[in-house]
Amino acid sequence: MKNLPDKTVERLCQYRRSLNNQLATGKTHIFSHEIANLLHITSVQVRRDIMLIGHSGTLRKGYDIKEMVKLIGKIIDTKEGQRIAVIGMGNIGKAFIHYLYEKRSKLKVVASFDVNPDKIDKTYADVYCYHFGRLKEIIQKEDIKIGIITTPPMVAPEVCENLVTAGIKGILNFTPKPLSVPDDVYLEEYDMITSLEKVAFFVKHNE
Amino acid sequence: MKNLPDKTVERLCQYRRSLNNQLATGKTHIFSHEIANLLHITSVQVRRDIMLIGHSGTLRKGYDIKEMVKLIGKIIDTKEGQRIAVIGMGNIGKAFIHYLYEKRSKLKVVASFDVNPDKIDKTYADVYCYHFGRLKEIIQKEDIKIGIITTPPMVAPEVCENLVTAGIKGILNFTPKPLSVPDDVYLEEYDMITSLEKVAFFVKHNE
DNA sequence: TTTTGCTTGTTAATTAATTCACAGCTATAA
DNA sequence: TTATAGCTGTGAATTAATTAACAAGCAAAA
Ligand SMILES: NC(=O)c1ccc[n+]([C@@H]2O[C@H](COP(=O)([O-])OP(=O)(O)OC[C@H]3O[C@@H](n4cnc5c(N)ncnc54)[C@H](O)[C@@H]3O)[C@@H](O)[C@H]2O)c1
Ligand SMILES: NC(=O)c1ccc[n+]([C@@H]2O[C@H](COP(=O)([O-])OP(=O)(O)OC[C@H]3O[C@@H](n4cnc5c(N)ncnc54)[C@H](O)[C@@H]3O)[C@@H](O)[C@H]2O)c1
Repeated sequence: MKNLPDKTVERLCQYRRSLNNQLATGKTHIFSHEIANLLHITSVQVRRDIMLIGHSGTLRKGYDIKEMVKLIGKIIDTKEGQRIAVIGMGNIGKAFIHYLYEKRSKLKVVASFDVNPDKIDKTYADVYCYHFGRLKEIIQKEDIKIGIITTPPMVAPEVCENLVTAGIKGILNFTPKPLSVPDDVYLEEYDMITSLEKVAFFVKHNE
Repeated sequence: MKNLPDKTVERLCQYRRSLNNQLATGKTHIFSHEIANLLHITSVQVRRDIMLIGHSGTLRKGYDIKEMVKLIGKIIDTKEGQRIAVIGMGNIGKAFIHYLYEKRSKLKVVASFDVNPDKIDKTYADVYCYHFGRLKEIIQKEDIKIGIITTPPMVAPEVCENLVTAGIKGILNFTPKPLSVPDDVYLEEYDMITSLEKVAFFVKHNE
């Protein structure tokens, strides 16, 4: 299960969310083409992904939604849940903490960091904000493995380096500054402005 | 130039940002492998993308940074700049407006919408917030072609439909709810939680 | 029971994206 | 002037991702 393609992992996360929505409506089974319609992809793609994770549906009944959610959880979540830190308690940092707090997923933000005295030593959605200087200490004490960078772009490289030194194994970078990490750290760059520019490009060229 | 691959467009946006950073340091020319290092891709990829947009570098001197920025601008931006609306003035909506305001890019948010009386008729970073009921009227009056949805997920489909009816041609969706649009509307789904779950997956499987 | 129609699971084919490999040019050093 | 090394630009090859095509199975209708 280690070598699922990146793209498949991404879709599995989306399947799970959609499946949870479906569960809430009382459905118990779902066909591949229904999942496909929800996500605007093809049903073959869905079946292939499901094949890759070694799941089977029932012929003419489709897939058991609860089972699939459980299985995807087994693939993506860890048993104990993963512990996360947010660095930079600005707009996006706060938005994220509140969002995850409400969702009560397996992903738990357990610490946040900032340099602004107005933010430090306060609590946001049950998450305590420490001074950035205590990053390493807290990350190791709290056994945090994932960091979300939502600082101003300029300091992102420094923050990143500190995270790596502290033993973080996965980083989600919201700043537009591309970062560098060693091979054993997974880095995902998430650039909102590029997304918007992409939309702008396609709007321009469809005129 | 219409048929650039999606991925290339995405990278062009990133090249431009990195190139602008380089300009700020006083550099005038840059090699393909330097750009590649900045973005953690290969130099062939960079050269191929540049080839696709019909640009040429100078041998042993690299690419003229200013020229490339200008050319990418020509491809991605429109002359007059594109006019954007944000729907849902919560955390993310506000963050976005402030960000674009500071950047002074060609992408201009010219209106925002909400249903909460506390938000309506106020101005955020020079952007006026209208009641959602006036969506169509304002979008047409202001000639807005791009919409950013940052409402709660539940209302996203309704918001989307309204945007399409009002004549929007590109939508950037920040809610985790997958949307449907006609063929002539470009839709980009931007799902932060999926990104985080992906990081979590790879951290789990690298242990 | 037999047929029909629908849906899964999978191999094969196709298409898209990336990388290899190298020819060609040019500034610099010998 | 004549190597030499460094970089660009690109066709060909490779790899990754998606789609087509269809066998196999089952439920419901006839
Ligand atoms: N906050 C995060 O980190 C995060 C992460 C992932 C996804 N999201 C998603 O992004 C979206 C926005 O997040 P947020 O934190 O900014 O939410 P938020 O609750 O702060 O803001 C939502 C805003 O939308 C407004 N609104 C509600 N109904 C509306 C309607 N019909 N028309 C116009 N406006 C309406 C609300 O009044 C509010 O101001 C949500 O869908 C959320 O699920 C957020
Ligand atoms: N707001 C957007 O819509 C948007 C869009 C695209 C990208 N981004 C990027 O996302 C990032 C966050 O955006 P935002 O709007 O939340 O910014 P923000 O300015 O609201 O928040 C940044 C926070 O980081 C803190 N900080 C500064 N230096 C720090 C350090 N060394 N260690 C820890 N914390 C530090 C600041 O005190 C502040 O609280 C920025 O890099 C921004 O460029 C934002």
